[in-house]
Amino acid sequence: MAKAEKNELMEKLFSLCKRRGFIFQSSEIYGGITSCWDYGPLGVELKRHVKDLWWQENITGREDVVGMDASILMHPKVWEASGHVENFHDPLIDCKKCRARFREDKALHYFKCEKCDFHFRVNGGLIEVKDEFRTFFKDDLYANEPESYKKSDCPKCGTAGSIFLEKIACPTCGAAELSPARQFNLMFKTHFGPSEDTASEVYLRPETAQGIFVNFDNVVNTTRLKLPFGIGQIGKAFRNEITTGNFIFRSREFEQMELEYFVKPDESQKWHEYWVEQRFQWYQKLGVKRENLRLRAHAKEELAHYARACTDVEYKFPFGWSELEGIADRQTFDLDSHIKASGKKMSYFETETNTHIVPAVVESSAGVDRSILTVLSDAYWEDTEHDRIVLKLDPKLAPIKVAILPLVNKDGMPEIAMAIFSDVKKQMAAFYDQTGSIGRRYRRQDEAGTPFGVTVDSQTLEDGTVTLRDRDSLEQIRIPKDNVANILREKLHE
RNA sequence: GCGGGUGUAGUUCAAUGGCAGAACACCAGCUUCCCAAGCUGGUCACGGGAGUUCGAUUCUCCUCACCCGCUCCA
Repeated sequence: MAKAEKNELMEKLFSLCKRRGFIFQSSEIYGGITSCWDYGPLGVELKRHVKDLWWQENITGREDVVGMDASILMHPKVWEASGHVENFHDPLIDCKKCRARFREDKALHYFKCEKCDFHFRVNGGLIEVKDEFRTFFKDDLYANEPESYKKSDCPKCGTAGSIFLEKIACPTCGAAELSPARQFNLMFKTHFGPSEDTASEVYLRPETAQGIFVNFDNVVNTTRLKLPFGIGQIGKAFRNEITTGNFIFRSREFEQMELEYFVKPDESQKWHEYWVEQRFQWYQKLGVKRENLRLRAHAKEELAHYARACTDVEYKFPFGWSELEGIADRQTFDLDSHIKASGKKMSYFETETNTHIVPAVVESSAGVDRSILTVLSDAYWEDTEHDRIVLKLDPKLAPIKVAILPLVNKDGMPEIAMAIFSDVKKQMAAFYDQTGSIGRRYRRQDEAGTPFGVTVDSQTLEDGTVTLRDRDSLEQIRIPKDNVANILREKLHE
């Protein structure tokens, strides 16, 4: 697909979302605010269904997982222990020559020994040495940070602490004319209580996961869960991203669905594979087409230092393949950090061996808003044969399940349709519409993703049946008007 | 945050230094027996703020938002 077409599809989705009341820009009457979005009447229903399906699949539908709902504001020490205060920022550098902007550790770092002729370059974590020095670096071609080479011992002449950073240069144009690195902490700060001094600073959580880790002991002590077990949570998180965009794909306020699954440390790899598969299947249960989904395992140098493995679920968005969810084997890093920082035990007592162990954790971290964008993109269909736009949402996700329509506005049809509507709406989201021609009303519902239409016509007056229209196939069948709710309920559970 | 682009009705687009138009959508009525039909009537817009000017939607500046790229991630 050409780039212009991709952009066009995003624009069409954006327009449809606004036109039909799925998603609006936040604070629109004041000119809007960057990357904040409001879910309208149809959008909030869609979002609720996505979250409910996640909760059902991962919490209530399982014996080994419980849910919780932690507060957004937490003790500042949580974020010190988790590493977010120290690490959750991007030092960025601008190239004065070619105007490229990049992360400090992506710059070309030139190192040199101050005693001998040994020198090398670090390029994006990869050490590049001249052939004559190749022998001095054998298995160590990947490094964590260029910083780690400073003041290290020279591998050639052996002088202690003789390696120094000669210069850093732009990875794009190679020029060494760079601006100083600037720090951007990605956590939102606010003040706890009325006084705005430094002591009262707290953060809005940048992820929901920490609310689970700090409650590990509370949950273990109150639920009698046995390893392996999980704790899940859905909630808002906030990140002061440098760059936002692609509609609701990346915003500064967003909602996460996170599951922390605690396992015996030597079993984490097995459970990581298990959850990757589970989560990959889940998106397909939302009706997302298999060919638009893929898994991507992180390469070794991409991994955070504490993670043993991480696999992303990616979706083929109109703007390209992008991450929907990450499933990571975080080992015991999170619990260890909080045990160390808080001085509390937070272990699990294994009765078989009579020992306390700190479990490893496999984390599934999914974005609610990204899931919404995924199901909307995936469902968007221009039916050129019938000249209509259809959201082919899975009926489970559809904001409105059925539209109840009198074929024409006379002969008592509106009254019969209204009576059916009154009955059906007690059991599912239904919509009554008697305005305009029947075709126009069907098309309105097609754009809203409503899977079924029930129409009262003259035959209804004779034999008490109504037509049931299928959104995708346009097929119509006749069903008894007094049994509409039951038949629809069966169809929705198919 | 930096560079580029775009802002006119609910949507998609016109025009204009001097009363801002269309199509579709929406609302009311008529009509209509199955897929955006027709007729009549109606509601609704120059992103915001300064400046130039007798007069600015139009020109200038600032600002805000969206899109693309850098970057990052749920």
